Amino acid sequence: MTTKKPHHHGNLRAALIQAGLDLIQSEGPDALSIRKVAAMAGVSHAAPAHHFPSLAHLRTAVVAEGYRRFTASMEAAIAEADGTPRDVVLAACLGYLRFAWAYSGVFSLMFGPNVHGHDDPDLRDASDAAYGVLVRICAPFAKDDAVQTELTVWSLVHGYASLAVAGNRRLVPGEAAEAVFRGMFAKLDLGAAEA
Amino acid sequence: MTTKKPHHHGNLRAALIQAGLDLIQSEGPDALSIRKVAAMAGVSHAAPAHHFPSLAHLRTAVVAEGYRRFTASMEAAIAEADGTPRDVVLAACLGYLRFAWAYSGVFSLMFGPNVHGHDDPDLRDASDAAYGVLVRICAPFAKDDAVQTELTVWSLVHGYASLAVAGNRRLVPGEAAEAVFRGMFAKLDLGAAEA
DNA sequence: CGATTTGCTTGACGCTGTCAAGTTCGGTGA
DNA sequence: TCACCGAACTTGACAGCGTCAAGCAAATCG
Repeated sequence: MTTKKPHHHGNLRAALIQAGLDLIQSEGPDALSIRKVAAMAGVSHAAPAHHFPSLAHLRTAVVAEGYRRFTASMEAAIAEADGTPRDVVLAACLGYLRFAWAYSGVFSLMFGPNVHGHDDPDLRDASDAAYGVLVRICAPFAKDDAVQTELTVWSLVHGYASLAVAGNRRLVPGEAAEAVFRGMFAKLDLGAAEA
Repeated sequence: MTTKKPHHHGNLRAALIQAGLDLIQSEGPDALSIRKVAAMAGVSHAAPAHHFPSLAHLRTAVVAEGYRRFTASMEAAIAEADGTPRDVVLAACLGYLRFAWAYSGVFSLMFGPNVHGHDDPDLRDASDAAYGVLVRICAPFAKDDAVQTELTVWSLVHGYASLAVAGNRRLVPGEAAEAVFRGMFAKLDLGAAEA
C-alpha cells in the first residue's frame, strides 16, 4: 500500500542526522553507523554516501547539530535568569549540565577524541557559537585575563558534566546533581563584576 | 632464522595490553582492535580471545592499566610536593594533567562512555585507587562535606584536562597550560586546612 | 611414556565502511 | 511535448572487523 515512494527522499540529509542522534542516544556513540541510519531513514545502505562521503563526515554533522542544541540549551537557561552577572553564569552552567544529561551520547562525541573541527566550517561555526556564549557571560568578570576566567568556569562545569555522563559511580545526573553543582560554583572566586 | 617460536608466548596477556596502549596512543581510542593487537604481538587473530573474551574485555583491561599509571602519575607528583595541604592538592592536579597529556588516548577511553566499571573487579580496584588519592589529599579540607570538596577539585582538573585532550583550539597541552591551571586553581576556595 | 589440559591456529560467519556501476526520478532546454 | 542530463538512490562487491567452532601442538601430570 506504500505509494511507491518517490525516488527522492525529500530531505534525506536531515533525516540521517536525526536518525544518528536517536541512534547515539539509544545505543551509545559507538553504535553510530552509516548502514543503521540508512535503514532508519528507509534508504539503502549506500544512500548516505551521497550526503556524507564517510562515517567521519556523518559524525561531524551530528556533532555540529549537537552543538547547536547545546548552545540553545544554555541560551534558554540564561533567558530564565534575570539576576546578577554571576547568576547568569550559573544559569548557563545549569543549561550546560541539562544538555549533557539529556543528550549524553552526543555530548560524549562532541568532546570526544574523534572530532576534527577545523576541517568542517559548519562544525566550526556551531562550536564557535557555543564558546561565544561562554565568552559573553564571562565578560563582566574579565578584568585582566578573560581567557582565564572563561577556562575556569568552562573546566569546572565541563568536568562535572563529563564525570557524571561517564557514569561515575559517585555522581549521578539529576536534580540533586544540579544542587551539588551550585555548591561547587559557590567556591569559585570570579572577582567583582564590572559594568 | 626465527627460532621456531615456542607455542606459548610467555606472557601474551600483558603483551596485548601493552600493544593496546601503544595502538591507542598512536592511532586513537577507536583504533583499538583485537586483530591489530594480535598482529602486534605476533600471534594469530583469534589468539587474544583466550585472554579476553571480547573487545570490551580487552578495552577494560587496557583502561585498568591506564588507571594504574594514572594513579602512579598523581602519586609521583605528590611525592615531589612538600608544602601545605593545598600545595599537595595542586601537585596531584598537575600529575593528573601530565598523565592526561602523556596518555591522551587511554585517558579519553578511561573517562569515555564505554567503560563498565562494576563488571570488572580489576578495573574497579584500579579506579578506586585513583579516587582514593583524591579523597586522601582533600581530607584536610573536608570540614562538612567531603564529597563536595573532592568533586569540586576533580571537576576542575578533569574538565581542564578533557578540554585540552579533546583538542580544543584555545587550549593546548604543555608547560604553559600547567601555569594556566595554577591560576585557575588559585580561584578555588577550599577553606582552611585542618590538622 | 601416554593422556589431558592449555595456548594458539585456521576457517568461517555476519556485520561494517567504502567503492563501482547501474537505475530511476526531476527538471531543463529544444 | 519530448529528449536529455544530472542528481538521488540502488545493487553488488570487497576488505577488515569481532566472534564462534574445530583442530593442532606444546606443556604438564599420572
